[in-house]
Order: sequence, then structure tokens, then C-alpha cells
Amino acid sequence: MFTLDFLSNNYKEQRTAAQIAEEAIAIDIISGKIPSGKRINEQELCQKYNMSRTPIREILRRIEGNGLATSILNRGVFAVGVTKKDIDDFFYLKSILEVQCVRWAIERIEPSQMELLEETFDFMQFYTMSNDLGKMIKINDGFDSIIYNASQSKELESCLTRYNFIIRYANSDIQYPLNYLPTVLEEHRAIFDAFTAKDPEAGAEATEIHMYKSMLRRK
Amino acid sequence: MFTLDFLSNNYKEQRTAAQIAEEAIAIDIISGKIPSGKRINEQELCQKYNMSRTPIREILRRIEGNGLATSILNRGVFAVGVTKKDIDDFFYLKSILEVQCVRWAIERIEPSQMELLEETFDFMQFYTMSNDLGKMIKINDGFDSIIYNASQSKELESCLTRYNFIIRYANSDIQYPLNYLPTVLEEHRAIFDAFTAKDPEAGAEATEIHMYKSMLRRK
DNA sequence: AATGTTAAAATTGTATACGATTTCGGGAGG
DNA sequence: CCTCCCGAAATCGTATACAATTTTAACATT
Repeated sequence: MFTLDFLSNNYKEQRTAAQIAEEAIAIDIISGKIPSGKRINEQELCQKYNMSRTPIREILRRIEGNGLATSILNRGVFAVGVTKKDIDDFFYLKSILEVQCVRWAIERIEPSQMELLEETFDFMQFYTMSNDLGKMIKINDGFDSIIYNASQSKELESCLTRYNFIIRYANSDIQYPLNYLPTVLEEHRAIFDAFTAKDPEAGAEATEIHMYKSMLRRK
Repeated sequence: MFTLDFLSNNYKEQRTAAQIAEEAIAIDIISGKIPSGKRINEQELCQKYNMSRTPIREILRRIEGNGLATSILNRGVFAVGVTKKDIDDFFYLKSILEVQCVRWAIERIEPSQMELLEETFDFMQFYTMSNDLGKMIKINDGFDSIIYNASQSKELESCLTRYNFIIRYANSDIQYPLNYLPTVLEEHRAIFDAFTAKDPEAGAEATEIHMYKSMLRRK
């Protein structure tokens, strides 16, 4: 039925146990379940995720590479948490980078991606009418990731994906006012229209407005 | 003699063999010595850096976390190179982020950091007079890193540091015109003046100009 | 009580071993 | 000559072993 992967609930990428554990550990650090600065004990993780130290250590190195931990020689790896201020920074940087992302995406988007974006926007209209918040949140993410991809900038895409991941799990909740769905639809429509008009500056401006209003919706 | 660490040649952080190997491998990927997409053989690295597979694999995981490699289950890790277009992106993103960085730095800088910045700018004037390009390049980096630090944004600091690292080793050479030193000094003076005047918007504008001219100086 | 010492326990860093999977190359069959 | 199959070699992922370092906790000294 759906041509858009991210709408399907059953859709799951094949992931190894190590990848699952990595995401879980990353979320634990971001959410503060593992407190910032705390030494992360390898043995505990071995027991918790039922693996030997070798894969656990590799996971920790990857997390370190992602900036969520630092290691000190012979003393282990320490969680690097995400403070309230960090989240503010991430939001601000996200808004700056999304503006540039939309600008590039409008300049560089390919026909197949444009089709996907059109299809996605149709779904957004549909879910706004049917008042389905859950589906809407999901498809918003899909809308964003198409744009990230269309920008053809690996760096922008990975930065923004990372920011969204951190923002999501750092319990920085969002207020959903009563008219949230139609409001956000109109914000997206402005961006979408800039894509159909192939007008990067209009897209940048619409994104700036959307980002500003998103920040206001934060608790 | 020097109170500024980064001016001393003998100054070297204590680093483990693994950290040295990691940087070397990262540079090999960035510079293209390890071609993009090539599978990275663990055994070869073991021989080259004289370690067993365990630490080599951990290094590769960290590099993976930094986006310079991807791994495919049971097939190994593959270099993710930096294309000419990637460098263009990095330059562009760097200029956007440095503008914000200066804005925040002027808002947030602490007295001790301001002293350091003043001291550093004095050295810049001195090395411009004595026409010492090598020292000037070094102290420019120092000037930048003080500002990165003063922005009090971990994310900005790590992003910009990474961009500079990649730009440096991706053989994207810079042209040094005859009047390079005095020209760049004036660009920096405009930024420095904004710090003394505590005027974030003036700093942002001066940085935008500086970034724009830096991009023009690229080959 | 506070401080310094020291030996045991815990933890990290590295090497090695081994099963599982992939890659490679030669030979059979078309 | 090309394709397919299959066994050997190479390579990867994980477990385990052991050396090096740090942490701890008890004890002695002041």
C-alpha cells in the first residue's frame, strides 16, 4: 500500500545485536539515564547486552567518535551528557543548518526525489484532515529526511540527523497546541511551494519561519 | 617565553600509539591515500602500526563514528573519502558556523579568554610586521580556537575543528598573495575590534567578510 | 582523627584463538 | 569461451587469556 518506507510500522532495517546495543547506550547517555561524567563499566554492559568485552568496547569507541563519551587511558570511558544548554545550541544550529539545507535541496533536488516529496506532502495533507498526530509526526520526519537527502550534502544530512536524534531523546518535549496539525501543515506548505517554484530563497525564508515557530513550540 | 601553548614547537600532548595511528589513518582517508570506497584491511594496518587486531579494530570503529568509514557486516570497513564537492560544502558550512560562533563568542567570552585573545592578536601584529608566514598560520589557528572555545558551544567547537582538520589534509591549497599577511591581519582586526566593542553583530559581519575572502583565496 | 603505605581486587589494554562468513580460484559442465 | 559449483584460503566477529594499570581497603604511623 505505502510506497514510502518510513510510514510502515513493520519496516525494520536488519540490524545486528551490536547496533541495537549501541543505539540503546547512546540513548541512555543522551537521556541522562547514564549520568554525564560517569565512568561506563564494560563488565556491566557485557552482562546487560549479553556480549563479551570485545564488541562492547568497539561500541564504546564508536560512541566516543560520536562525541557522547571520552576515554582516559587506563581509566575507562566516561559519558558526555547533553545539557539543557546543549539542547538550546542544537536547536539553534539545527535551524541555521536547515535553512541552508533547504536552499541547497531546492537547487539540487532530482526529479525522483521531487516526486517523493510531492507524494509525502499529499500524505501530510491527508493526515492533517484525518487528524492523526502519530502518523503526522512520522511523516514530518520523512519530509525532512527527503530534503536532507536532496541537499546532496553528506555533512548536512548527518549533522541534522544527529541533532534530531539527540533532541528526540533528551526529553525536550514539544507542546502540541490544538491547531498544531493545520498550523504545521501551512508552514510545510510554504516550504513545499518553494520547491515547486524552484525558489531557494523563498524556501530559506519559509524554513526560517518554520524553525522559529518550532522553537516557540518547545516547552 | 611563550604563554600561548600553540606557539611552542616542542609542545606535544601525551598521546598513545593508538591515537597516533588513528590520526594517521584518518589523514590517509582524507588525503585520498586510502582511496574512497576501498576496503580497509585490518591485517595490513596491524603490520603497519605494529599492533594486534583488537586496538586496530577499535581505531576503525572510532573513525567510523567520525564518518570517515562505514562497515558492512562480515565484509569489513570501507573508507569514506572526501570529494572536491565535500570540501566545497565544508568551506561553506564552516563560514556559516563561524559567523554564529563569533556571535556567541562575543556574547559569552570570559575575561581570561579575552586576555588570551588580546595577547594572541598582539602576536599577530608582531608576526605580520616580521613577515613570518609560518608563525602567522599557526597563530591564526590559535586565534580561531580561542574563539571556538569562547563560544561555549561544544558542538560548534567540535564541528569547526573537524572541518579545519579535513580541509587541511584534503590538499585544498590556499594561495598566499604578496600582501596576504597585512590583508588577513586587517580582516582579523575587524573581528577583534568587535570583541573589544562587545558587538556581536559587528563580529558576525566581519567574520562573514573574512570567510568570503578566505574562500576567494582558495585555489 | 588524619595521613601515608601497601597488598589484593577490579578494571583496562592488548594478544591470541576459534567459529562463521566471505572471497578467490580451479575444474566440471554447458 | 563462458558460467556455475565447490573447496581452500582469507577475513571478519567474538570469546577468552593475560599483562599493565588503577582502584580499594585495611593497616600502620604520626
